Amino acid sequence: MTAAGAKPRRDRLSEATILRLSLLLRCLRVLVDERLDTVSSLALAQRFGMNAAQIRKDLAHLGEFGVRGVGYRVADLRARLSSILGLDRVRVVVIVGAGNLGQALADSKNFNGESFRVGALFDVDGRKVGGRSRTGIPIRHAGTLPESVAELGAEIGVLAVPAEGAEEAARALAGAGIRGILNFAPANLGPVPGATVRNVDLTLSLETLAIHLGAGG
Amino acid sequence: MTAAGAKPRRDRLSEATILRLSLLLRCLRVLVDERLDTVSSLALAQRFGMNAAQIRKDLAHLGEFGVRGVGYRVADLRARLSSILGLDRVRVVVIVGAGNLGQALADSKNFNGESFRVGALFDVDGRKVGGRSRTGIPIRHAGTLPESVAELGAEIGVLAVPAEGAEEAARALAGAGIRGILNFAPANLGPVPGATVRNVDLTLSLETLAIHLGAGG
DNA sequence: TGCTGTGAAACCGTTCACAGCT
DNA sequence: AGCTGTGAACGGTTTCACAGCA
Repeated sequence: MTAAGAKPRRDRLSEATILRLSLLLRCLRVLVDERLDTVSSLALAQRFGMNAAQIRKDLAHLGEFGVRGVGYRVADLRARLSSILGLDRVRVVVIVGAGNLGQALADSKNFNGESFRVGALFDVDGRKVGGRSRTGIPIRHAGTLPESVAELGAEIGVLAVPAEGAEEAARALAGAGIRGILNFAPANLGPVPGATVRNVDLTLSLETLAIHLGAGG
Repeated sequence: MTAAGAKPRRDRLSEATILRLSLLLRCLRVLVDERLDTVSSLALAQRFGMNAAQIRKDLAHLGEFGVRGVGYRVADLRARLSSILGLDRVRVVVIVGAGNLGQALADSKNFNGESFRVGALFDVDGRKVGGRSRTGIPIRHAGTLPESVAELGAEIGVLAVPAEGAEEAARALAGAGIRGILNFAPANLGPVPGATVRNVDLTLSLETLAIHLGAGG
């Protein structure tokens, strides 16, 4: 099953394409909720502010999904896309850093939706360890990462620690078997062996936004 | 002074360039702290995992900053870049949504550093209004946005509300005079008249990260 | 007819390579 | 000699335009 039997490979997708496909999936969920049966690339584009040709090109990377002269079957496309992108099941997330941000993320709907569930928080502060977040996510000691990750079946790690501790925490996550890391610390962590790192740099986001506003008042 | 007298225009910068320049500024701050006097594009590139030619190209958009045969004067470049990018002063930020995430952001170092300061939180929940965050940021009623923004001199707004309320809150911010919005709600807000919107979509970040991991286990 | 899927064209950003200062 | 600033080459992504199928 792992061989080259199936046609479309999920690699080779550019970062931009992945982002748009993920966004497309969100739009499809809306349309499914509306009980819409079929939709054309043009209709999708107009409604959600996208580009019709680009939608078709993006989908073309993964196979053929549409019906010429008709469009796409909403429910079918949604299901197939979810499956191909690996978003049709729940992945367990662990969060390192049980500060305000870490706990807020742990309790947030964003991190506990259709595809994700927060399994535990981790910290080195003994006063926090053993406690729980507002919604009941347990806070464990960071030293227990290896066992906890295995026990929970966690696949994704979130870094919500100060910049100074980010590098070390990232390596701890990778060492515990985590292969995808979402980093909220404003630190340029070098490549982490064995893991993909995605940075969500709040300071940087604010700065680039400010730059757009211009130097004036 | 606002006319075309000066040479470099701060427009025309691509998103990618703005991001790298902002990152470069962060690196320069580190070097300033280290009392380093001059640095070459190559040295910068090697130390921080960038590309030397790209650093030069990025800077070229804004003018000439270096000394041939020598490199860049660290302190000078930092000061001039800060000034051109408009990051040499403190901007006041307001946060709409005083839930866990909003309060965590309000108290975070990321939002209260060299260039930014959180002026107030806003919510429609009467039980929260009148209170303060852990570090003392006051929570006001969302209805007071226009006066508050003017009073605080706020320039940037942060959306930390549920997806359903995002569109309305964005328009309220724009209506109150805010021209830059950082949106944390997982919603595709259409263009907001008068304001630039930058999305920090946590759900999307998680999903794209998961996609990278592959559909398998 | 209407819409998908797709080669070709246009566009943009990155990388290369070197001329020009110091 | 050394490093910046930059025109030119390169590669990738987006957009266009249409052939092909329901």
